[in-house]
Order: sequence, then C-alpha cells, then structure tokens
Amino acid sequence: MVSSGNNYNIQFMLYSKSAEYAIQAMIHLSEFQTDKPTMISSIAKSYDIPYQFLAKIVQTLVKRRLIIAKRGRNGGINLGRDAKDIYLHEIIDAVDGPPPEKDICAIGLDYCSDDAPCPLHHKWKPIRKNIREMLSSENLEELAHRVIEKRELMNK
Amino acid sequence: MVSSGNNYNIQFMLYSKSAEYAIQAMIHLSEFQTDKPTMISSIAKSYDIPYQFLAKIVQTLVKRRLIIAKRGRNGGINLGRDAKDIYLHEIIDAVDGPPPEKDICAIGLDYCSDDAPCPLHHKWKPIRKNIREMLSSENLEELAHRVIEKRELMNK
DNA sequence: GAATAACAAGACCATTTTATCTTTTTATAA
DNA sequence: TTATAAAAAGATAAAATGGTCTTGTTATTC
Repeated sequence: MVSSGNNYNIQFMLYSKSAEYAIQAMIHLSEFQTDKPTMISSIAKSYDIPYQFLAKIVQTLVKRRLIIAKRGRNGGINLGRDAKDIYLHEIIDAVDGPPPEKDICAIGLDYCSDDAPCPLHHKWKPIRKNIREMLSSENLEELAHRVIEKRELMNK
Repeated sequence: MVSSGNNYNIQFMLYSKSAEYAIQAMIHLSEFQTDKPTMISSIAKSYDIPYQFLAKIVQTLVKRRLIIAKRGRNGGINLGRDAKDIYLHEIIDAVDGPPPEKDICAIGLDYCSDDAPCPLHHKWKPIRKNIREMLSSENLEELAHRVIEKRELMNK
C-alpha cells in the first residue's frame, strides 16, 4: 500500500460511511414504524453507530425532509413520508451529495465518453447502469419487509 | 452533505485515487513500451498526476515487481513483466491492499451472507461479481491496445 | 414553572488519504 | 572523477472523512 495504513475496505465502495449509516437508520425506522417517534440513540445502539455522528447525519436527512424530528421529552424521529415512496438513491444523494453531472470514468480519464471511450468503458458502463438501477428501484418498504422476513425466518 | 465539503465523487468508487494513478501509469508503460525506460516525471505530466505522489505509488509497484525501476541518468521505469500477464486487479491490490476476506455487504451489515442476506444482497451480489470479473479479465496489453486504437481513430 | 429528556448546532479533534518538500542513493555521461 | 539526472526515502503538510464535546433549544411531565 502507498500510505502507511489503510482500512482494506476501499474496493467497490458505493457510498460513504455516513450514507451507509443513514440507510441503516432509515431501514430501521421503516421496520419499526409507529405513531410515536424513535430515539436516535436507540438506533445508534442497534447498529453500533456513534450516537453524535448519527445525530449529525439525521440533521441532514431532516433538512432534506426524509426524516421528521420531534424535540423534547418523548421526542425522536420518524420517516418524512411513506416508506414505499423513499428510494435508496435519495438517501445517498442527501448525504453524499448529488452524483456528478458527467459519468465518472472507470480509470479516471476526463475525456472518456461513448464516442471516445476509455479502454474499460464498454464493460464498466452497463455495470454502472445496474448499480444505478439497483439504487433507484429499491424503496424502504421493500427493504424493511425483507429484513422482517429474514428475522422471522431466523427465529423459527 | 454531512461534513462541510466533499468532492461529489464518492459514489461508485472502485478503488482509491492512488490505484487510479497506478493504472494510468501502467497503461502508459504498456502503450509506449521500448527497451529504454520511461521517466516517472513524463508519465506524471501526461496524466496530470503530481510527480512526487506518482513516484511514491511507483515505489510500491516496484516492491510488488509490477514495475522495474532503473536509477540514475537515463533511468526510468518499465513494466515488471509482459503486459499481457498483468491484470487490473493486481495493480489495484498492490496499491489499495488486498480485498477483504469476507465480501463487503452493500449496506454495511456484518451479518450479511447468502443464508442471512441483507435486503440488498441478491441484487448486489451479481453486480459485485461482474466488477470482479471485469477487473480480473482485463490485462494491460488489451487495455493499451484499445487506447492506441482510439488514438488512431481520433487522428484520422 | 422547574426538572428533565430529547433533538440542534457549532466548534473541535482524529484518522485516512492525497500531496509536497528535502535529502539521499545510484547510475550515466562527459 | 566529477557533474548530472534519475529513482528512493523520509518528513511534513493539506484536504477529506469520520467522530467527539459542549452548549443550545424545545417539548413534556410533574
């Protein structure tokens, strides 16, 4: 490795750690959705996320109306809208910022396009499309439902 | 975004900036391969890579025998072996470190597997496989060849 | 209305990644 | 054999990301 240490987890990263935490929290909210809000601290504990850090991320999601927060005693957070109307890419974009205008070239060239493709272009393009589709087609309701199914299966 | 600024390029990252530079340099070496070595500084200039930084990366590649360096006047670097025997994933692993033993879960859960899949597992797994295959099937000779073809096409 | 319990917010700190500066080592050419 | 040109190496700095601390602000309960 070039620099002294690294975390060995760089390869195939779809989004930042912050976005990952955001997704986990949102799925949790979708799973245990009730009228009364869920405390950030309890979500943080469930997923082993540093509480203060998650609180920061939640603030961003509140600004983007993906989460509604209620302050004060008995406060907490809830989904900003119906789980089936929230898609993964929205959460990622909210936290990591919007995707770049121009598609990122697999080997980092800035003059890479369909007309002047980099040598990896034709293999990478469909894969990138698959990833985009995955993130745009998955809504929170489905995701949470699968988590619930899984838990039921494991408790049998 | 959560932290003050970011570069908007996090999404869909296959490897680090260092590995990207390494790949660019290796393709260049493969393209212009002759008996006499190529100077790191000239590669750095071609791809707009900070010279000293590329030099560091090259040191790593030398240690991994992917590059052979010759010091002193008229020195420079050459591929460590035949271009057709060097695959993309080797370069990436050399710079970013080896991939994790356990497949990284798309939403970052550590109890995600075929038997206990996270809700994204079945969609993410084949995509990850595609990426792995892309990086393991592409050798430098093919890549460089395509770059040369492209250049000839554009100069017509 | 005071105590309490929750999120909000900003400053700050730590780690990792990227980049630079300076010196050393090595080989070549004159 | 000396000047020069290249990579090697180590220290340092800058930027990005990840994480913590402290103090507000708001709502609820008693």
